[in-house]
Amino acid sequence: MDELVADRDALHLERFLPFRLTQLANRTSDALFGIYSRIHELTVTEWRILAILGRFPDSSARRVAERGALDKVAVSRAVARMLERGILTRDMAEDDRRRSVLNLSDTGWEIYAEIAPAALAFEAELLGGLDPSERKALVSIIEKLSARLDRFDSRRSG
Amino acid sequence: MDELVADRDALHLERFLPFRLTQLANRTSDALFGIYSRIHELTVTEWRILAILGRFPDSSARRVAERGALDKVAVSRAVARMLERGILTRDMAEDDRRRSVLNLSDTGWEIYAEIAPAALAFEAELLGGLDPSERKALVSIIEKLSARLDRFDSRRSG
DNA sequence: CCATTATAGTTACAAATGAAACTAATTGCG
DNA sequence: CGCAATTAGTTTCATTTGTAACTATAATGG
Repeated sequence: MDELVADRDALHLERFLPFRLTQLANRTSDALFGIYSRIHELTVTEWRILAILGRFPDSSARRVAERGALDKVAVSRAVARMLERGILTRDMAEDDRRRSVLNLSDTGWEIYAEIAPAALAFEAELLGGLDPSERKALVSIIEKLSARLDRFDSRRSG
Repeated sequence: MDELVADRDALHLERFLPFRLTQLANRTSDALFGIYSRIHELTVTEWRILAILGRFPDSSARRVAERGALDKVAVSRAVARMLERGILTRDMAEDDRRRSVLNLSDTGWEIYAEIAPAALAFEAELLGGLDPSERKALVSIIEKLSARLDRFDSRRSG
């Protein structure tokens, strides 16, 4: 072992929360990506768009971007690919002809029907190692950390 | 509100653990990045290399990549930039002339001395919203989820 | 030993990404 | 109304990133 000190206050990347969170999130995303990319060749952005439109039909691209924490350019490009592949349909809103009205096509719904349960099963499997109190704690902790980040961000910008 | 159902078993991206983890990790990373990029113009990769070499001097590029969960190409490129900027020094190992021996230069140590405490302060601030039992739970939960992912990965590849 | 194979790190090329400029439609206000 | 400012979405171009090929050195084993 070439670890030099056991000082709890030193910067130890392995134990450093931002690093651990990034690692955990990346590994989780990769595992999930393995599930939905294998069969249907979706990117992460495409998967999110699918998930959002499965739950919120008639969303505009902007709304999809907001809900999926996606960049509008990324959404634009992914939507274009998905339209080509026949996964989505697009109309323009009657009351505002700039705004798109996106929906899953029949093919899109088929893919959704296959992938959504697989994604939920993966989540359940991941959570399978936690007991109910830990699951509650996890959600609560995530929310508290997010709230801290809200404060942090608004201090920076406001 | 255009949420259609309140069905707990439906795929709801906002509540879906992989999505939440990614969001939390991204926001945390961005906030941290704001701290160390503002003054010293470091990328995420460069910051990790700095942190690793601050704790483990004389590491090879390979070792840095392993410890930082970084791609070896990314490390190669970041090290090149950091050498140019005079943040790092590089020697070749006596016993294996392929292997590099990386260290922080005096300038590198100065940057480290400034950034490491700021990073730890940020972590402390983030954790400031959690009580001690929640902090313990968080670490424990992260480790349990990681262990689940180990199982998942080995099932896929093995 | 010599020939194969493996490892450390770099380079080259293609694909993905991001920022800014752009088009088209809508809103707000004098 | 009519003109500036805003918004939705797309496109362009430069940068970043990822994969694969490459160079140089070291380890293996016949």
